[in-house]
Formats: sequence, C-alpha cells, structure tokens
Amino acid sequence: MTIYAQFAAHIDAILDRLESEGTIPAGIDRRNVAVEPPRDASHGDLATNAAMVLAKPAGMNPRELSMKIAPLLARTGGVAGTDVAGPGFINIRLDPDAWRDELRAIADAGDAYGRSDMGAGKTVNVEYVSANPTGPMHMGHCRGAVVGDALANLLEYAGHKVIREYYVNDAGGQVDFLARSAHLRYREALGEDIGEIPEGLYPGDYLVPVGQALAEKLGDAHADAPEEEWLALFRAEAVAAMMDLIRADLALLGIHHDVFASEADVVAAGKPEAAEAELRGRDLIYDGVLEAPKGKAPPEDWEPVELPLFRSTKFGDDQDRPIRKSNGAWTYFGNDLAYHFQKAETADMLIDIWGADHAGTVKRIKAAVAALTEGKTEFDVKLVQMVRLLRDGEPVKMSKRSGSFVTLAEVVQEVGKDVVRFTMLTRKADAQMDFDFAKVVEASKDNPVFYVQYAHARIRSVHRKAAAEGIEPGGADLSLLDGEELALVRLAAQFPRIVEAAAKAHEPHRIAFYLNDLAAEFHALWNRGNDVPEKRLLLPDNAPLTKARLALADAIGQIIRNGLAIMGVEAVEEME
RNA sequence: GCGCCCGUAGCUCAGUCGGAUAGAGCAUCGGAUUCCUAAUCCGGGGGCCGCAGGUUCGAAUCCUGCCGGGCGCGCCA
Repeated sequence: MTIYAQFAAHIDAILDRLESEGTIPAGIDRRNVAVEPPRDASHGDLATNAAMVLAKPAGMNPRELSMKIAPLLARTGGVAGTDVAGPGFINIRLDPDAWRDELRAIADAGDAYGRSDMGAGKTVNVEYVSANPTGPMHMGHCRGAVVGDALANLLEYAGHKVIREYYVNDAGGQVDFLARSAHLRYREALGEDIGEIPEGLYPGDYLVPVGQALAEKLGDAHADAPEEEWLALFRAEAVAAMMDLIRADLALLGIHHDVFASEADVVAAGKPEAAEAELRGRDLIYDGVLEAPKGKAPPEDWEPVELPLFRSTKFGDDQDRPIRKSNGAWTYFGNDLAYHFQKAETADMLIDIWGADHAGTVKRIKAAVAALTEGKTEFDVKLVQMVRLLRDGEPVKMSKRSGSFVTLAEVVQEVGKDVVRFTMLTRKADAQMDFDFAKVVEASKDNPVFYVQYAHARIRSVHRKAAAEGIEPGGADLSLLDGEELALVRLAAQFPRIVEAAAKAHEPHRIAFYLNDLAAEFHALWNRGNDVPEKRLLLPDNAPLTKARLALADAIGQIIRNGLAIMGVEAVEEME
C-alpha cells in the first residue's frame, strides 16, 4: 500500500468518526476527497482537500471543518504535524521515518512497485496499429503503434487483463489491388516483362519477393488464367505475406499482438447479419435514403438510394450511417460494427487507437458499441495526431507515387527502438508532433530519452564503483539520509499515483514526463557532489553513508526501470 | 454549412476528478568541470492561460457565445 493510499484510508476513518459523533452529517459523497503532494514542498509532505470538498454538503465553512479534521490527523501514526492553510487545505508533515519506510517499500516491491489492482482484473481489449495489409509499415503508423502498446502495458501494470489486438482489413477493395499487384510480380518472377506498374496498383519493391515465392509455390498455372480464377487465392496469399512483413516491422519496435482479427473472417462468420438482425429488432436499423452532403456542392453522380441505415443520430451522430452498399455488400462501418460487437464478447472495456484523420467516424462507432452492448461496455477511442518528419528542421519528402515512403524499419534502424518509442511518448497523443532525426539522436538534456537513461546509467555506475571499493549494498542505515535526499523519495513515492492516473486517463505519455522529472531531481542530487565532495554518493572512507545513499539511488533506479518497462524502453547500464 | 481536435512564456510543450504564488525544456543572460560519467547542475529575465460572459468558497481546467488554427464530412478504407 502506498503512502497516499494509507492516508486516504486514515482520512476515511476520521470522517467515519466525525459522522458517528454527529459533527458532520452521514452519507456525504467523499469521492472527490484526495490526498496529494502539496504544490509547494514547503507546505508539507501531503495535503488533503477533504474539508473543502465536504464543507458545502456538511453546511460548514471549509476552515471550520478542517479544524475538526486536522487535530485527529495529527494524532495518526507517522505524522509530525498538521496545519490548515489557504481556503482549507490540511497540510500534513510526516515524520521523516515515514519516507525511510517508503524507501524500504520500494526496495521490497522491486519490479512490482507502482503496480496496482485498480483494474480489478477487468479485461481490456486494446486495438492498435491495424494498418491495411497492403505493404510494410511506414512512419504514419508508428505513433499509434507505440501509444497503443504503451497503453496496453500501462493498463496491465494497473491491474487489468489486456488483449492486444490487430484488426486486419482484408475484406475491402484495396486487397484486390494488392492481389493484382502480387499477380503481376508473380508473372514477372516467371520471366515475363511486365513493364511499368500500372496506375492504381502497388508499385513497391516489397512485392517482388512475394511474386517470387508465389512462382515457386504455384508454378505457372495462374499466369495466363482469367482473374476470377486466381483472385481469391492471390488475395489470401498476398495478405498473408503482407502480415508477415508487418509483424516483422512491429517486432522491431518490440510490439507483439495477442490477436490478429480478420475482417474477412468476421464477414464469413455472418457477424454483420447477426448484428443487423439484433439492431433491426430494436428498431435501430431501418431502410432509408441518405441526404446529399450539405454545405459543399453534392457530387455529380449523386443519386438518392434506399439503404439499411443505423440510427447513430440517436446516440449523438449527425447522420444515420449505412451498413450496406447499394450492391448489397457490407460497408466498412457495417463490418466494423459487427467486429466491435465481437470484441465486446470477450472484454469488459474496449479501446481503439486511431489516426486523427478518422476523427469523423468516432461518433458512429461509439454509437454502435453503445447500441450493441446496451451501454454496458466501456469504450474509448484514442485519436493519435500526425507526426511531421524532419531532418535538421526541414520536412522529409515523402513520395507516395514511387512507393518510396519512409518506412518504419528505416527509422528504427537509423535511430533505434528506444529512441522511437520514448520520443513518441513525449507528447499527449492528441497533440501534433515533430520528429526530427537530427534531434532525437542528440545526446543532451533536450532529449528526454538520453536524459532519463543517463540517470539510470549513473546509478548503475556508482554501484560498480562502490563494489570496486569493496562496498556492497544491503543493510543500509537509512537514518543517515538527510532532508534533501528524503525529498527525492517523496517524488519517487508519487510513481504509483502517476501510474493510476495515467491508466485511468489512458495517457501513457504521463509516465514519460514523470520519469523526466524524476531524472532531473536525481541529476540535481548527484551534482551536489560536484560542489561539496562529502555529498557524493560514493564515499570510499564512509561505507555506512555510502550504503544508505546507494539504497536511495537504487530505489530511483528501480522506478526508472519500472516506468521505462511500461513505455517499452530499455534501461541501460552505461551510456555509449 | 456541420462535426471533432487544438489555442498556456519568443519557440516546443506539461499542468492530476476544479485547489494554494500557472510549470519544464529550448532560446537568452550570468555562474559551476583537480568530478561518483559536466551526455550534468545552479541562478536571472520572460505570462491579458485566444476573447467575453456564466457556474463556485475557488476556473488554465466545467458550461455558453465569439475569434483564430488543424482535420474530417458519399455507399472509400
């Protein structure tokens, strides 16, 4: 139990007592009562807003109520004193031993420090990447992949069961173009001169080995056959080959999904029909005619057609949405609706990570999930903004026509997995981001990747140096630590609440910002030793003090490792 | 025209369920290197939190309107 959770429980008990004494009315909503670090460290170690939150429902003024709570809190174990400040904050000063206890708690918990049971074992399905299986991954997919993966780690750390899922869009028309492109490369592999790749097909070289493999596997039986004879086969083969490429690209980032759900399988299993029947039964699907888009000139070939429409307007969308096309085939939305229903069968909560260019379709899919699960399944769509690729401040040119986009593999190869992952988590997902090749590999303070890793490397380094002096960690007398050193424990102890808050908000970037702050405090502590040699962590002539300081450094190192693990970034032993 | 996202220091961005004097990095100015890795640290200057109302003990945060920027708006995927 963290120190914040302990005090939340203490305050709860005090409020129970005040209720039973009749000081405050029973049954007041306490959900907004919080124990937090005070904004300014000089105010104390912990602060609570309890009096301010409860004053109004209790019909008291906040300071009056805080005067009732503060003395009781002052008598709680580990508390050195309390005072009431500002509009009614209760500031708590802890016995310094409380922080020494927390330091031991970090060491005891090790890899588990910061884990929580907040998720209560609830199953969360996080769907991310889901890039179309028509080629290798490019940088446009990268941020969503990292954010989704870090979010999955974060939720797992916070006590959820997590399913990492990839939706393979293998049912749409673009797969026909992929299949034709692969067929062309297959004929090429059989010795035919195919000339220029026609407009509309995929020109990339990555299909060359696919054609060769198909030629070896299938011989020339399909070379001159009409398309309807080979299309289905080439679709399946090409998609499988593309998914192999994509899985390999994801592995470069350390990303591995549990489930690859196929859109074609969803259709083949009749899920869209089942969803349609269900929703028609509840009058949420009807046959109707869409209006032409407003505001802009309608398309030239606009014709009103009757289609089966889902009543997404009942759930806040601005238009009802077709689930089938006029040719009878399912729309993307029709399949997606059925697919989300399928996911909801095995999960208590669904999270989708999407590119911001799909923002316009969030409402309809939220409407669909709300309708199909009758509001029982929590559902969040995280939109991830575009990343602008730069090199020394100049935009990196991307040419789609030649098929030469910047691939994920190239970037990982150039700057490394850890740099890519960390950098992608240094912004909120919904903020736009620049990714400058020159800057992200720069080894300096402006680069949080190196800054945090350097802190960890220093911690490991001082251990190696201490061992060389014959000082091993363990059995430290923590009473030797001074106030400045214990202040670092105070920041370290916030890690569990940062994890919980980040997990609740579905915002893994908060871990990155926290680690940067923690590293900064550690570097500052380290540099005390440059001015005053007695303040160095390693004092060869003073083994007891060195051990105590190593214990502190170890705890910081542990938290950096735990935080980096959530982000999927390695903690390094030394800087190269 | 409608919808979504965004607007915080010169720049890039944090800001916890509404909480105390709004923070960090860069840039700028001034300091620290016989050092456990200076890939670091310490200090100074720099703010109508887009604007105007509202809710409240309290608003950068919630609500309404406006201004500015981005994205989207066919049965595509």
